[in-house]
Amino acid sequence: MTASSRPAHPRERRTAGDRRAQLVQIGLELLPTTPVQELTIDEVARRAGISRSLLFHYFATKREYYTAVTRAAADLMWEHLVPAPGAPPEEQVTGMLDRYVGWVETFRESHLAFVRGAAGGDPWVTEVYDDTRRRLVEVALAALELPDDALRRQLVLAWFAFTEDLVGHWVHEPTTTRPELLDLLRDVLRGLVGDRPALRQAGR
Amino acid sequence: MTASSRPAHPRERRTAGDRRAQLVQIGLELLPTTPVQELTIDEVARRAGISRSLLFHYFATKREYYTAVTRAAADLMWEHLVPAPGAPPEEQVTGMLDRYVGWVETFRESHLAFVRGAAGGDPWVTEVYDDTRRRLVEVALAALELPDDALRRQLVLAWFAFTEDLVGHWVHEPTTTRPELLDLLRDVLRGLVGDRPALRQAGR
DNA sequence: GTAGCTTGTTGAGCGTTGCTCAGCAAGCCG
DNA sequence: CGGCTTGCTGAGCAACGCTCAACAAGCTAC
Repeated sequence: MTASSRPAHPRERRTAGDRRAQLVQIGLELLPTTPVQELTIDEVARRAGISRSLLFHYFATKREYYTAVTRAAADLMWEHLVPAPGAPPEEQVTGMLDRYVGWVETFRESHLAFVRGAAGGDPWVTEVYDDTRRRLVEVALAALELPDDALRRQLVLAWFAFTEDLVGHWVHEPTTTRPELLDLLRDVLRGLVGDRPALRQAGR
Repeated sequence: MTASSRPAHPRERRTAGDRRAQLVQIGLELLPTTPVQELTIDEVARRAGISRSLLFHYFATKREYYTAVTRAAADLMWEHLVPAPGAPPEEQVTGMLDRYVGWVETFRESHLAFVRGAAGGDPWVTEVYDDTRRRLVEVALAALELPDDALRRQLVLAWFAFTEDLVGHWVHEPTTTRPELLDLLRDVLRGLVGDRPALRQAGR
């Protein structure tokens, strides 16, 4: 055991919780530049200053790791969007919409990358994001004081896909003012779940 | 060169065109069960009865291969959807919509897998599908006899995202009749690009 | 202090997969 | 027959996900 046999970087020992949090945090930082599933264990371990093996000690498989990262990203967005429970219903929806556009404006590519990655092949990642969307739709329907039957849920989910796509394009090429965009989104939602004849017919 | 040294399967020699087509075809057959990017060279080569090396002779990289497969899938859908040029404008749009829903009904999971894979991380795959969507929007705007300014293109693209999401859910849980679904989709499109105040304001 | 336990941590190594390269072999022309 | 093109292969490398046996840092018990 000579001095030269010791590792150059003295190993930093952390509690399990700290280490896990650090690894997830590194994943979050890498998200904007790399699709979740393409994160390499090597890269993450290198950034954390640990060996590959240790990462597998905390996350049994690579999938388990990047699912955790995805969940963390989804939770960040959720906490940013979800309205204060006390606010008036009208304001809850417009507030969520406003904050959503703000979120996309702030993160731009990284948000798009996140949504894309979430939509991509992997079912585990997809599920995490779908779950977040479902919860957002629930909140929206509750705020609108509408019953959430199957049809309305489908419509609001589809409206959310519409919103994601439109806002995603809008931040790169603003074809209208921000308030007009918000009005348009809200109007479309209103038209869909509010006073649409097809909906009343189908509410059998 | 004894007889035993010769390959068990006498190698089948094809023209470059044939071989390429065969490999793409195998990719198409695997698409429903596997996200494009997760196709393995081994698997494809095995099914084609050739060596891995040969696949790299036709497609320099794996990405080049699955991009070709994606392009082929997108072309199939495009050819199924694109309306006859002679048809009356109104019918062109409703026909496309009808055929789109039919397409999703027919392929269900495999179509969803395709869209998902296309939306997923890989920019090359994304681009192929985005390109198809853009062309569909162009055709739709032309059929509606509307100018295709930037705003309208964004709106129709977003409407297409709406449609994909709604139809995707609808085939799994039909919350309304097929004609009602078609009417709803067409009405939403009309409402978006036709007589919307926000649009007239923004048509500066 | 030291024996022993827990647990954070590592290095060596295995299997798969994307990719390279030198060269074989089948047809064709001179 | 020699030489050319070109479809095709096998050996092998590097990267990556993942396993496993073992080390070592800190704690408690005596």
